Amino acid sequence: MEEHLEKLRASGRKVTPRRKAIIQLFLQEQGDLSPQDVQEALSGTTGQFGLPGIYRNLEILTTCGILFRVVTYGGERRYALCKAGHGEGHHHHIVCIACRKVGKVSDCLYKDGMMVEGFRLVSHIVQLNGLCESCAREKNDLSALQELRQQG
Amino acid sequence: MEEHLEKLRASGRKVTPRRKAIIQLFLQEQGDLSPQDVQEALSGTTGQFGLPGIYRNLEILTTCGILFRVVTYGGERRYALCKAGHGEGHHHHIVCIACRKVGKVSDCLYKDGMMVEGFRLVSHIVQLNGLCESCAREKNDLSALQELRQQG
DNA sequence: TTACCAAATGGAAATCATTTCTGTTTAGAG
DNA sequence: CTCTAAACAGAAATGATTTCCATTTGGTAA
Ligand SMILES: [Mn+2]
Ligand SMILES: [Mn+2]
Ligand SMILES: [Zn+2]
Ligand SMILES: [Zn+2]
Repeated sequence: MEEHLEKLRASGRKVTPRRKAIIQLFLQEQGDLSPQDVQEALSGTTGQFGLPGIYRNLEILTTCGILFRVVTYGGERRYALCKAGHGEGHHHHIVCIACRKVGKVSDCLYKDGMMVEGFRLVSHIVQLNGLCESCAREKNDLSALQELRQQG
Repeated sequence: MEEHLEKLRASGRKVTPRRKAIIQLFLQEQGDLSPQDVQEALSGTTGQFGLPGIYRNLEILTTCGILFRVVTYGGERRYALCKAGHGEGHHHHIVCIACRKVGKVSDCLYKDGMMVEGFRLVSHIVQLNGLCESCAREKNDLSALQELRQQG
């Protein structure tokens, strides 16, 4: 937590109860959350919590590198914690489509500034979706079970 | 064009004047377009053209592999033509942030089904943004010019 | 400790992209 | 040519996100 607050201070932002509550929430959750998820999870905990403030803060925390915005084709807004263990280097993320757990992906072909197919790369988005170990195992167990049943 | 219409037929969709007009538009344009862009470009050309129909058709044409949806952090909706030359193989796209020209990116570390960081990959998004050759040159010329001016 | 002010806040309201609905038209098969 | 599912336009609903504004507050400096 302290480490994340430091990022806030480093970027000239105030440390407020709201922001601490949001970071705390993401530290508890293992996965990504929508602004609505955040509101529901926090309602009651620290009095009311307006959605506009949540949108604002999620974006600010992302700017500070505390959160990252998960990329989806539909553009649905979801954020997750860029964990302390992820370090400072360039990396991307993989999200489990079942339990929403987040993993760090270090391998990347791209570095902004390099040439790609005749273009000078300015920015790049890489977002992976998959099944984490435990969810993959669950899914396998389930399909094995169904197979057994079908055989009678 | 005929090649694109074939994709429509192959997926059991009807070939309508609207769809032809949309494909025609993307063939003329070199870049990506928002639903609004499409409506503006097509208004007048073929009578009225309702936005709901445009949303529907852009999505359908994407399903058929004629268009692809450009990925943005903000989730803004933009589509571009997956050119005939791009072939059938797995590929991604790079878009020029200045002129919106689209290039094909064949190199990709990922193949759905493979293991990545302990996750089984289910899907992946790769979207590059850059400057195409001509726009990069323009930008360089401009900055060179400004440099000269500053030196007096 | 206190005073101060830019930053942060909540809530109401506005915005605006997207979807839903409905009645009409049409592409394409038979 | 006839018929039907698919496609269509337009009006209206929806709902996520933003804007606005009056109030509060964190952090700095006296
Ligand atoms: Mn990270
Ligand atoms: Mn393509
Ligand atoms: Zn990268
Ligand atoms: Zn790929």
